[in-house]
Amino acid sequence: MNEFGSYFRKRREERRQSDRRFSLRQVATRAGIEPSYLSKVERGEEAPPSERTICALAEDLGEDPDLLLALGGKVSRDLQLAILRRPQLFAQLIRELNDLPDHAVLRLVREVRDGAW
Amino acid sequence: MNEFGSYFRKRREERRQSDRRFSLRQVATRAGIEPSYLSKVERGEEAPPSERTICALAEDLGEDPDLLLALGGKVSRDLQLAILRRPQLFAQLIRELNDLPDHAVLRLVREVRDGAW
DNA sequence: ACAAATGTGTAGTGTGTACTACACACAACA
DNA sequence: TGTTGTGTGTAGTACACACTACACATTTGT
Repeated sequence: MNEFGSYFRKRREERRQSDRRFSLRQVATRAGIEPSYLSKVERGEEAPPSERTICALAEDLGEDPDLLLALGGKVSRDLQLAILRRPQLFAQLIRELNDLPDHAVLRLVREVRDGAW
Repeated sequence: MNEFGSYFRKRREERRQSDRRFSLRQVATRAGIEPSYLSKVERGEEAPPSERTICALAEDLGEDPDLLLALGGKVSRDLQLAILRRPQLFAQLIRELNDLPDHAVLRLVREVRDGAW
């Protein structure tokens, strides 16, 4: 039920194939946490870390923070702040997009990005 | 710096003009919290309550939960879950919409609602 | 063979969140 | 005038979050 740990471990060990610096201990140290803690997190014995720590881990591994945060069940604070600025507007939009299939949302994202607005 | 309390108090006292049942005590009791706690929340001496309690208060007062949650600095869990299902897509969309003015976002919301997708 | 590095087990900690319980003084109301 | 209701002050609590500290056995590198 906690995908964060297993996903992160898998990714870390992949990178480790080609670079010894991606041992659990070294990654933990660079991210500023205790190795024993990361060990428990990777095995799902502990819940996913804080946003701050997840981002540090993501950067070290070269992973997408948004994806890793999502696996940890968290929405990054900056996205939350964007929503909080216009709560009703975003609430309505997100709830409606939730019923649409991926390709529709993707198309929408592209159109917004391409400045059709 | 905490708008939740003052806004809620204002709203509650407005409703109280025409209905004595909207005293602090009665609202608190119906929402399932202690009056002294609501008193502190309204005066900003305590941080805004949990999502659960905010929603109970919103329903009692007939306020929009999303707005009240936003004033409390929170994004409702169901919105978060919608985002977590497609984290990268939503992250990109929200960040881009954040730079656009209200009317542009509003227009987008309307088009999605009207099923142009 | 020996030192260095690795992953993990146990135990404990500080901080924040979200409240409760109870007492008090004051006001309205009947 | 007494009871009922009102807002507020003080004190305290249960629980979860996000870790740390350190020891240990095992594995790896030279």
